[in-house]
Amino acid sequence: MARSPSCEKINVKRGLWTTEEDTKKLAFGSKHGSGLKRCGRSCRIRWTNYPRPDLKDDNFTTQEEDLIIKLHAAIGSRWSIIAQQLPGRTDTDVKNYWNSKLKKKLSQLGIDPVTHKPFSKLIADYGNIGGCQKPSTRIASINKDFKNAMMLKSESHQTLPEGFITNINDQPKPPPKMETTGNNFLFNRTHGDDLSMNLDQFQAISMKSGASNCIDFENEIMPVSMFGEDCFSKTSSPSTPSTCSTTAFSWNDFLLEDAFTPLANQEQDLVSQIEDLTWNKIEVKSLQASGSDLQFSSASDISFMEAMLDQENEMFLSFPHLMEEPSKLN
DNA sequence: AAGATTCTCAACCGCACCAAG
DNA sequence: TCTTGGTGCGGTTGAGAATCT
Repeated sequence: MARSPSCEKINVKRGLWTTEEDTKKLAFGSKHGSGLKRCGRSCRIRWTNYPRPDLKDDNFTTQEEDLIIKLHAAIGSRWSIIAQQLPGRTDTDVKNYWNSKLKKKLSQLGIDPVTHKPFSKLIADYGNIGGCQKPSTRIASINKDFKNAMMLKSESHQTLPEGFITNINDQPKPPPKMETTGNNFLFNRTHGDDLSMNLDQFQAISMKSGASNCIDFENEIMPVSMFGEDCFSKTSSPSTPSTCSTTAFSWNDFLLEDAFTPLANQEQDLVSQIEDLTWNKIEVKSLQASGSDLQFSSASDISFMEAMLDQENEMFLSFPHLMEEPSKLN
């Protein structure tokens, strides 16, 4: 795939734009970047963002914070889409604010900013996925954040939330009624307080973002279309669609009870590579299963064993030396 | 006061996608 | 169908400012 020419490494200036530079840019336009010691892309980005009198210059409000968190929980780090829901904010603004403030804020509350779940729940979940664990770095990271959160808790005497929190400015909330993970569309619902958007908005954003149009209902992933409008209204009490339990793909079906057994270092490295392949393949399968054009029936329709066999074949193609005797690996 | 650390902003990188030739 | 150039986007990184010790 063709790539745009990289920025000039020589004489490219970083740092804030000066009034003089902006004047030059405005005078010459993006076509005539010469005279400015700036990368071409830099000029373009600056050109598209300046002047923007509609852009806000003040701090993010608590309402904006809440919306960012909710949308991030729903569609992930699709900053441009999130920024569209926040008048006067650019995707860069939102991204920076998330990385510098909100991630820390959530971590301090004991919430994993990636999955929007409590660290304690994540650790418990990882412990249950015996053969399908992500590389240990992720677990270590969660453990570390969890410990930090506990330290902060003991220092400040704060109460860690019991369940998923969508509004970090609110008091701790009861356990979740809806939540999802990974690339599926996340949607959380707590008693009497959920995303401040209706079904149309929810679906519009999900389709626009490319996220699969699914909801995880207490670990049961299902299409949004299965839910009625009352599931999305702000004031309604939590509702449990009667069809939920009959047509769901559940990760619980794939959870193992075996404890993970540590291996020697070299074996562990190999296992890590295999696990990476395994995990990636399972994620692909999950995405395929949660695609909006794919009919859901039951977990049995998605053969986990088939997926495992497929990936095993792929793994041996990628790592032919695994077919050799174990002694040769040393 | 000065050095170290943290925070904030936005430029940059790399990738994917698309349209035109 | 392939190549090329342009654009959009998310993640990373660096520079300067602010704060801390």
